[in-house]
Amino acid sequence: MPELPEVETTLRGIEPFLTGHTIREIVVRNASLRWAVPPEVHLAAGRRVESCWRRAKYMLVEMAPLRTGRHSQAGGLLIHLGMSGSLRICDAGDAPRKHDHIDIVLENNRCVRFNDPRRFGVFSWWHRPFSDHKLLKNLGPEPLSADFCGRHLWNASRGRKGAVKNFIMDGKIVVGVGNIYASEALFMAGIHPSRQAGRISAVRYQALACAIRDVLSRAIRRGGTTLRDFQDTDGNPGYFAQELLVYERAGLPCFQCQAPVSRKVIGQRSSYFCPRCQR
DNA sequence: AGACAGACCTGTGAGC
DNA sequence: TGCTCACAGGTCTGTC
Repeated sequence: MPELPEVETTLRGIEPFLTGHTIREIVVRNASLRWAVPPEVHLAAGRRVESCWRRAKYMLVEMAPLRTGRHSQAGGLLIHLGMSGSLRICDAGDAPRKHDHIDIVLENNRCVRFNDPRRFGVFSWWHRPFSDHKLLKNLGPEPLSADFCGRHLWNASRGRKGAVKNFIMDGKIVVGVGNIYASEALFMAGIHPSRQAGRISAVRYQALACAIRDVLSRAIRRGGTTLRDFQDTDGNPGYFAQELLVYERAGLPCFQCQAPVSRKVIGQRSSYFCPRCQR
C-alpha cells in the first residue's frame, strides 16, 4: 500500500503526537510481522520521544537519551508499513480492531496504533548510529535530496541489462520509488519501462530524475495516493489518485496521444505505460 | 555483481 | 452462496 508519499504523510501525522511526549508502554498483541517484533521495543517504555524522521520508507522514532547514559539503549523504534500497514491516532482505551497488532501508548493516554492485515510490515528497534542498521545501511540516496540527480542514475546504470523500471525501484540505487510512482515517472520522462537501464542517455536520466522528484513531491502535497485502502493517521484518504497518468489505466486513452495505455508485468509487478509516447 | 524467482500474508473482486 | 483464481501500494533471500 504505502509508497514514499504515503509514508511521509503518515510520519507528518504521528510526529506532533509523539515528539516531546513520554511513552508509557508498547503493547504487542501480535508479534509475528515480517520479522518477529523484538523485545528491545520495550526499551521505549518510560522514555520521551526526541524526534521522528524518515529514511526511505522506514519511520524512525528516536528516544531521548537515558540519564544513566547507557549507550546500549540509545536509539528508537523502527517502523515500516510494508504492503498493507497503517498507523492511526486513537485513545489508549479504544477497542482494537482486526489486525491492530501494536500500540505505542503515551502517558497522556493517546495512542499510535499499528494495523497491518498482510503483516509484511516491520516494528523493531534501532541502535545508534541508525545508519549501521542492517536494513538501512545499504540504501541509496533520498529522491528529494540534493545528492539525487540524473548523473547519479546514469553512473549507476552503466553495464546494467535489466529493465529501467526495476532499476529505479532498487533501493540501493534510489529509495522510495515504488510501483505506482515508477510507472508515473517513466511516463512523464517518455521512457519505456522495459528499456535496458544501461542503454539510456544521461540527458534522458536527467529528465527521469526530475520526473521522480516531481511526482513524489506532488503526491506528498496531495497526502499520498489512495487506490484501495490507504488512510492517513486521521482516517482520511490521499488525493493523488486523481492525478495518476498511467497507473491502473490499462485500455484507457493516453492523456498525451489518446493511444490506449498498456499493462505489462515487469519484475513480477504490473507496469503501465503508453506504447506510443514511451520509447 | 546483477538478474530473477520465490517467499512472507490477508483481503477483495471476478467468474463459474 | 460458495468455490477458485488473479491480483494488490514492499523488499528480503536464495540461486544461477
